[in-house]
Amino acid sequence: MHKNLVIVESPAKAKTIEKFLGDDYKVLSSYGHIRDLKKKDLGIDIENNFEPQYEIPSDKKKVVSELKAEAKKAETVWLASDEDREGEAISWHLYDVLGLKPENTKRIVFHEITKNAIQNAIKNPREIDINLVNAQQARRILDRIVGFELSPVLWRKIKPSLSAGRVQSVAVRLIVERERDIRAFKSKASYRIIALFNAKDKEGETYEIRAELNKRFNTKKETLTFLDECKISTYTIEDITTRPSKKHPAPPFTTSTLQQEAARKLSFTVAQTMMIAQRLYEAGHITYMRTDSVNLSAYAINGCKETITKTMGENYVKTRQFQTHSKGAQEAHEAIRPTHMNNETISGTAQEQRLYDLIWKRTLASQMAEALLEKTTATIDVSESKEKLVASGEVIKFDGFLRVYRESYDDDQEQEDDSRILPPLSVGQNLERKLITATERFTQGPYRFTEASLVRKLEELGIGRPSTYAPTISTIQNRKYVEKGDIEGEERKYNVIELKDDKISDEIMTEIAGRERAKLIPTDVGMVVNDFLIDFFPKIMDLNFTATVEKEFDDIAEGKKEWTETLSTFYDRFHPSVEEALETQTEHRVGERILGDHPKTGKPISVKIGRYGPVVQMGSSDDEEKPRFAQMRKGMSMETLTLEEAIELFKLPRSLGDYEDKEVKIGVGRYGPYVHHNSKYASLPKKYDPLEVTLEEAIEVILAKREADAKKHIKSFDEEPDMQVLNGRYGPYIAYKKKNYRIPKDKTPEDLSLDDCLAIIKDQQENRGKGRRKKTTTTAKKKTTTKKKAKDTKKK
DNA sequence: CAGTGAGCGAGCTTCCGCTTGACTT
Repeated sequence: MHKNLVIVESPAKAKTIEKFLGDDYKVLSSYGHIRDLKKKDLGIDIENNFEPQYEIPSDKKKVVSELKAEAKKAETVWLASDEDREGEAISWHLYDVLGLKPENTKRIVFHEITKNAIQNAIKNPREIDINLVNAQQARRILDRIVGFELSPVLWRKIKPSLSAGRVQSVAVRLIVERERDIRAFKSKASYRIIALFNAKDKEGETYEIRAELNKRFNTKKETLTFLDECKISTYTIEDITTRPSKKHPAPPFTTSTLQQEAARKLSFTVAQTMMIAQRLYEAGHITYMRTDSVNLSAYAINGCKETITKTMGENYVKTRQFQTHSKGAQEAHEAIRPTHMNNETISGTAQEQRLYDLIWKRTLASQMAEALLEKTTATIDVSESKEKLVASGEVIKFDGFLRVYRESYDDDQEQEDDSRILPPLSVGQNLERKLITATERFTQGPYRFTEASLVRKLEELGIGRPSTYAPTISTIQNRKYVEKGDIEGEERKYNVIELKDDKISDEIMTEIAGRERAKLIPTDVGMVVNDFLIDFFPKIMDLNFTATVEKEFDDIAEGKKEWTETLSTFYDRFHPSVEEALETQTEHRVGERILGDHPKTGKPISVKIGRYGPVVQMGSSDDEEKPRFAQMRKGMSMETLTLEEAIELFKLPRSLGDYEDKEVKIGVGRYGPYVHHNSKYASLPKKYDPLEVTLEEAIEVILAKREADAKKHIKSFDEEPDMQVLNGRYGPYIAYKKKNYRIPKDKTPEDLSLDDCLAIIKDQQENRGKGRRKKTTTTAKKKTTTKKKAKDTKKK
């Protein structure tokens, strides 16, 4: 029998550790927390000094009973959860729930999963740090109070099922405020001057040189004056300066930086990155993927050193330990790195391989020498102007870590000029003017957040933890506070003026400005909820709220403060604001905007958040005539909706008159404009304007739909009315009990018997799960690999 | 993927951080 039971948090970790410890030790996993506040109700007895009411969640009952049984059999139980606030609490809950005894329970911690580290930990056990546990309890209870008191206020005041919390509400705030900054941004135009010259070197070889004016002109007049001067100028190299510079490698990955780089380099969502990383971790390829530390173990650094020396030579090695700067970091784990650096590649899916490759290269690069660069700047005199042109170039003298890894930035296009190489030039050399272009450019407003850049911001503010970044982003999207989408951008005209030979040409060009992909955009509900929360709960919504309470939790952990005391102080200030928010009666609903009166009927028109989201209302509920409601169209927003737009919305649905004694109506629904007749709907083709379409045209649409419906029906069976063979947009299919099944290619739909259909259905039901999943991953693979190739070549 | 376009009611919704599967798309 095992003398010792070791409990860790993760089963993958348990497996590895068991190998190091030998037969006397059994290692099991708690799968994270085993106990939490009651699921229903508040789960805290506030009257009784914030006494938490814990329970074991149903999905943890099995783990707990197994752990209990094994603990009973063991002589010594080793609690080896992570050395941070949550880990300490897990140990404490285990101690309590499993009914452990102080004399045969030991608390141990280790930061790296190596035989040495673990044997060392076993030699140096300690006791559970109750202060740290209390800090966790305070954190947990505060979050529950905030979430479970704020959310019901939103249900009452705005809309059911909404939620608010310390982390998610601030995340939404960041997105809402960014959106408003963008809407308020006014871009300024200026002229950017680029000049192309021919220069000859000593051998008489001709090179092209690209130079830029060291300032921009704010007006067209100034620009034209300059170009006129250029026309009659000679160009001489006035000065050349060369200055060396260094580039340093980025630290190894944490959860947040991995999510950012995987988004930029591999186009993964944060959830995808975490899923793939989890698989790599479980397969033993990488260390733990939820970490805030940039620390590498001596083993890892040594592994890097060996690999670099072997493949590139010793001059590429420069080992270093990075410092973790991020706010609130707890550093229970190492950075995310390959378990063994000598595995340059691994087996697995294409996505797994690509993420591994990224981690391997980043880790290796972090222990490599700086890149040495030389930046050359040549100043060009323009004889008839006081302005100077500047040509700059950068040469890599020693590539160092750049040989392996280059970090990406969100605004890559800004860096275009850097890697240009200047030909050999000398002071006093004359240059031959080829082309000077003045392009009207516009200042760029702030960018919307991507999932990854939001994670970066949250981490910067110390809000959320590695294990919650991805779930938080899902939550705010599930609540419909935020949507991920593309911004189409707008056409913009800009002026291009060229000086070639002795002619100045002037041209107006168009471009698409402000196009953005996969960005987080706040919804109307998100904005209304955000404004409401800021109004009534400014402290909770303060970007520094988390950082402030974290300090309190630190004090508790250090034994400087009583945890219930901290909670009590917080609650005494927080709870009255909840009461106040509930009691405040407003004339209008939260977020409601009164747009004005309808010019003909005089009825008031307003927009507000209704039971099912934003809704436009005409007329008031205490009026004799019932108010009418309308949904906003795609692209409209509550904040910017005008009275005119709202009036348009009420022009539909409109009646066109009767056909076959039934009314024909035109409306706009979730899927666009439709014709409604005899309780049937038909989509209105794009060529018709719903406000202009005539009865005759609508009848055509109805008849076309009837014909399609007639063709749709291929076969049905008297003995089984649920079974139908139908013709759909994508060819014939079988419809059975609300589900659809495709017909194998070798079968003729018209000849199918009921038994044939049942057989097809049975076959597809069996294959469904596996078959489909496989199919989606393979297509995803193809897509991502081609993209990767494109990016890689670009980099070289 | 396979066809949509509504809303009475009664009762429910909700937090953050630890961890994985077991479920469908």
